[in-house]
Amino acid sequence: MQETAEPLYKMVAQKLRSQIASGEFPVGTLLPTEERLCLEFKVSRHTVREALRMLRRDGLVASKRGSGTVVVPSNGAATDVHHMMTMNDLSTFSADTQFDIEAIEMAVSDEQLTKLLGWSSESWLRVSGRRFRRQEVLPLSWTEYYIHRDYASAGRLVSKFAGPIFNLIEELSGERVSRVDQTISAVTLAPNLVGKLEASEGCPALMVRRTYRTSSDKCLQIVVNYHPADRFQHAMSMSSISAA
Amino acid sequence: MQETAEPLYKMVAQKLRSQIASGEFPVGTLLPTEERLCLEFKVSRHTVREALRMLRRDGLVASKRGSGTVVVPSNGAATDVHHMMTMNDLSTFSADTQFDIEAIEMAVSDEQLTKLLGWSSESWLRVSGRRFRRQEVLPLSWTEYYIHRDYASAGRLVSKFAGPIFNLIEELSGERVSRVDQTISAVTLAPNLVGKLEASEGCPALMVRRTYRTSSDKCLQIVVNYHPADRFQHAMSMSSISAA
DNA sequence: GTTCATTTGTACGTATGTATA
DNA sequence: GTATACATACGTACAAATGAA
Repeated sequence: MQETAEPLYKMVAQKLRSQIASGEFPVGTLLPTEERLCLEFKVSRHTVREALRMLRRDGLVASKRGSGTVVVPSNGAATDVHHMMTMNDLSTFSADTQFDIEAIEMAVSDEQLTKLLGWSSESWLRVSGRRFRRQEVLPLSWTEYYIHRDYASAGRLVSKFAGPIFNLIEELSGERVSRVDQTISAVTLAPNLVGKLEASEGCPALMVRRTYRTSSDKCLQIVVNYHPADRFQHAMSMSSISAA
Repeated sequence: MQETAEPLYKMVAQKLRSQIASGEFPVGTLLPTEERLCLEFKVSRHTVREALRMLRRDGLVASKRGSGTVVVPSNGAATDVHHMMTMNDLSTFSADTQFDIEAIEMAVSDEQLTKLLGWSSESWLRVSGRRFRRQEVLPLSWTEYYIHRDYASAGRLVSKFAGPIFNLIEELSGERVSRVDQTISAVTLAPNLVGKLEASEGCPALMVRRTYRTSSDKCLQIVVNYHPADRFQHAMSMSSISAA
């Protein structure tokens, strides 16, 4: 059950990501060839290609046979792409990031809160803080968890738990989350978050709100994320599954 | 310029696809193991895995270390998870709204366009305009369709067609869209759009970009939407209908 | 226009790690 | 604990597209 090291190809991908972000590989230029990367990272070509595959999926680079792999201009310079298709992806996302708690408190249900949560309820345990992608300096988001009072005990364990909090709640309560509803909207980053996120004033941001419900429609948890625009982008795929 | 034979792994993927469709591998059952598939198709494991990777990306199967590769339900109940959104949802969106064309023109692939589309390609037919929710005054979005030159004829018919344009392209070309990739990011509304959308200056906006691909990965169309923050929000649900 | 070196794509083989049953 | 099955990772070779000589 121990934390094993990340796979090699992910480490290579992460290194390349940061090199691209830092401008070491400027937009429009070619990455080193695969063979060159093999030498630099001392890994096989298979591993390099697996890493490049990730970068391609995230829209950071584009490869072309015969010519090379070019660093693609990302719209809005979003360096982090959140691929979301299934609830499992929520877990992998949590696993890839780190949550630094800034406050844990009971939130009384005032007007503003009701408006935010779209949910008129007694009281919630609010766990708020910043989420970081591993080894990156700038926070990915300001995140507020609102945990239903019946499961507030889970909130106290958050810091000791890797993975999504709703899994923790499931384990403690025995209830299962059967539906997650998500809304995404654009907002101007609130002034009090500008500093915490090291963003610029008036910066646009993605607000992602998710509610977690049991099959009996009880709302266990609501999560609100504020992502500065240049650091995050939400991606998903839809397929029409006809084999014909 | 002749059509060369498709790569082995794509042929394997196609074969598996049709076997799944025909019910030879019913939903919920396990596919043969990778080793078994190697023997049956007489290819290396590398090739089998590449094929399975395609099927996974298309949402046809899900693999799990130690247990196997299961055929996932295309639509309804899932043993684990399922897609929260189907491509039909895109249609209902189009049906509920109205598109006022402002310009139709060929767009040469300059730097800015490449940046926007993340896709370096010859030339696209751009159909741009405003989208309104029925009987509402303020536009819902500024929308730009980029239609691959091979299907540019569809663009001329846009005004006469109700429903999503990719359906029109499908009808005219006979090709089927099998995958739609969507990214959502926050931006500041571009100055030249402020007026068109009757929005306020510096207004945050949701940028929603979708690419439409055939099963052979050809990109038919790219759509970019700019939604002023206060007029649009993206919503979706995920449900896990797992027994136990 | 042709040739040629470069670079990614495809495909093979093999071995070991790790989660699952 | 053992066997199974996918994940990761090493190696090699050739094909196909590109771009420059």
